[in-house]
Amino acid sequence: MPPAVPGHSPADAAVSISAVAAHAGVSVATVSRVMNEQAGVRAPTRDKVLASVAALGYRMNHLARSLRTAESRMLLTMVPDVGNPFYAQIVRGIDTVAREHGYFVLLCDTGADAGRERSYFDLLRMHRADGAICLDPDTVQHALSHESASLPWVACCEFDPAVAVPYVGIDNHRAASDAVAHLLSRGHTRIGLINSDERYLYARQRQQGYLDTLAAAGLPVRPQWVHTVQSLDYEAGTAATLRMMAQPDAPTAIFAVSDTLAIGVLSALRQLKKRVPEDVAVIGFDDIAIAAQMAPGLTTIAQPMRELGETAARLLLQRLADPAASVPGVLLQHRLILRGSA
Amino acid sequence: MPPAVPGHSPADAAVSISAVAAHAGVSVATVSRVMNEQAGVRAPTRDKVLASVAALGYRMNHLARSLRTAESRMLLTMVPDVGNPFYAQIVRGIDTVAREHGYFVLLCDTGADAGRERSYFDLLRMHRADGAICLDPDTVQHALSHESASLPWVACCEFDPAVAVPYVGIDNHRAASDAVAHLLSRGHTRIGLINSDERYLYARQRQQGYLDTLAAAGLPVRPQWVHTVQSLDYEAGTAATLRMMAQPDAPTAIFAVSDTLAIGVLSALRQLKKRVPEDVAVIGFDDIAIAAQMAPGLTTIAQPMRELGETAARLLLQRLADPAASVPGVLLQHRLILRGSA
DNA sequence: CATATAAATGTAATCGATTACATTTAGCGG
DNA sequence: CCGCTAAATGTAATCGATTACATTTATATG
Repeated sequence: MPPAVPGHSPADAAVSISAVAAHAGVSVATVSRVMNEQAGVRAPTRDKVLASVAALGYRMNHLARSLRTAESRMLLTMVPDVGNPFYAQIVRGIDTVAREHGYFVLLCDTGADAGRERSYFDLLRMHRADGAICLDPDTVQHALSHESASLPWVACCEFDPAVAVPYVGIDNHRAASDAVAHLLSRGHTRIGLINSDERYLYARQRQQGYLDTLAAAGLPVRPQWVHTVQSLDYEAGTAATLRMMAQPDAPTAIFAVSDTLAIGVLSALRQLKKRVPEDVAVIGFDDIAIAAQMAPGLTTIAQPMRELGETAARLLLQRLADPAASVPGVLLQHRLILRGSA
Repeated sequence: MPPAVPGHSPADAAVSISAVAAHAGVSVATVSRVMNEQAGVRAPTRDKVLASVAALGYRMNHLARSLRTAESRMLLTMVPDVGNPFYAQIVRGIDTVAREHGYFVLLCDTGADAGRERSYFDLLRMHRADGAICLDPDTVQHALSHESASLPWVACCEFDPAVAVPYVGIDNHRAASDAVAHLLSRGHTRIGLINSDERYLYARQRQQGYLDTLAAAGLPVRPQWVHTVQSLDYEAGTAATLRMMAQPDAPTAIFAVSDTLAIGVLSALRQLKKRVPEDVAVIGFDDIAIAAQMAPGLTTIAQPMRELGETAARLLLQRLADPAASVPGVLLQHRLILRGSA
């Protein structure tokens, strides 16, 4: 192992704007103007400054700038679980748009915990971020909405219509309805639902879609067909399925509100030696990349993940540009993806 | 949709330390002392200040503090791909330790691109982050090492031993060797390798482990058994397998350097109607959560992902606390996880 | 070439905190 | 109640940028 402790390179001696000004023989104002590409600096002067910047390896201290301009060029993104591929894709979308507009993304994993979320919201108040995108359960958002009403943030996927905040999401009720309708069209009449935590708006909306569609078809809903889990782990899906299938009058089709749960369902069914889709059909939600890799391929409702993130970022940027503008809510299209599992 | 544009709550009128001082009838210094919980403020004074803080809804502006103290309490984490569950777990580990020490994590997706990585390193120079953890290919690190030698950062998983930077990782050579040895012990003699991008240290080390172990067993290595892919997508694994199996003298076992690739391998084998592990055994690397959900379960080399992240964060914190301290390199243990695929 | 005018550059206040140092106040013994 | 020391509090410089306003310099015009 090389012991080397390299000598400090010139780059790290924090060079300030005044050092550059001195080196170039101009005032700090001129350097600032050059750095911000403002008009009104003669070419020779500009060149002198740029030469000094290069010579000294000057990097602007954004803290100082932010303090003065009161903007940090950071966008806070609060996610219940960074490990979930669904959120990861959305974050990608956010990141793309943010970078395009010269913003950095501060990604925070809240674990859907209101306390942590509150502490992150403080980043906004402290001007360490200019705006925020919140993907946490609408119930958590609601709890924080009073104290955060005037802060620049937008909701993504989850939103409380009662909170006047711009949002982007999908029509969960219809999406769930589409999923159930597909199962119905394949002749299933006993359809199970594996739903996540009811703190989530999507969970409630999808459940309603499921219920309404079944009712519209004149089909009864057995309470033992509806199982709620507390996490989106594969294991949670497996456990719920095992419980559901152990009961009499077990369903012949299962709709899971997340692909991760649906994958757990597949595992459980395999354990139970049930064939998919012959014995039990399975349909998931999200269309994360792994869904296509399962055997059989997972039939699912695709959400436009990247686009959800991109839209959220754009909404936020819009709001930052014009805080007084009206608050739009946008719903994106979902799509039923047919694969082998249903 | 309620039209409400809520009246600005008192909370958002940026209250400064001087406003608090005025309200409490003390000086800014005293307020600062109270905020920082320094000794030497009498209880009645402290209470007065705290009352004013509460009354005005004061939140410290960390930009100003950072400017003065030259620390931002942010840790930059650069990952080639946030969407990869392997990295997601590591990030979790980093986040845990960072939060424990009052730091926030600024997570950046570099796409393993040196240009982007450079622009993120600028965050360090601009004091927007106090330190960085880099998970990018060692080749990228190497390219940046000169200009960043004196910056406070540590390497995680990937590291260039020639760069004097603290690092944490595993013994990739031995891990690969263990994987191949296991295949050997099952009687396989024709073993394929699906390796990722050679920009990655782990790719080169695991390949060497593979080669050395085969050589030690006196087995020949056919070039057509070694395939390199440019991404860690499932699809990349599938494509490589299809190519590999189409050739004469196809392997009876495949070692993929990432679980995501291995899952792609499984898909390909299914397409080819090969049974796993009877016709072709498969072994992956990382032990991401989905590995256990496959059918058959994916045999793999487990990396202590959380621990890698936690260690990296601790190393960085250590370095920040004592910049002059020696630079340790730590290797964590891997583990062979036996499941159905091999 | 003088002068009006526009363009370039400089000066200094400012953002909101921290902190060295100065000053005031409290506590205590005599 | 005085004076001394120690503790509490205040004053003002500072971090590194931006920017309104002042000043200097260049260009154009008669």
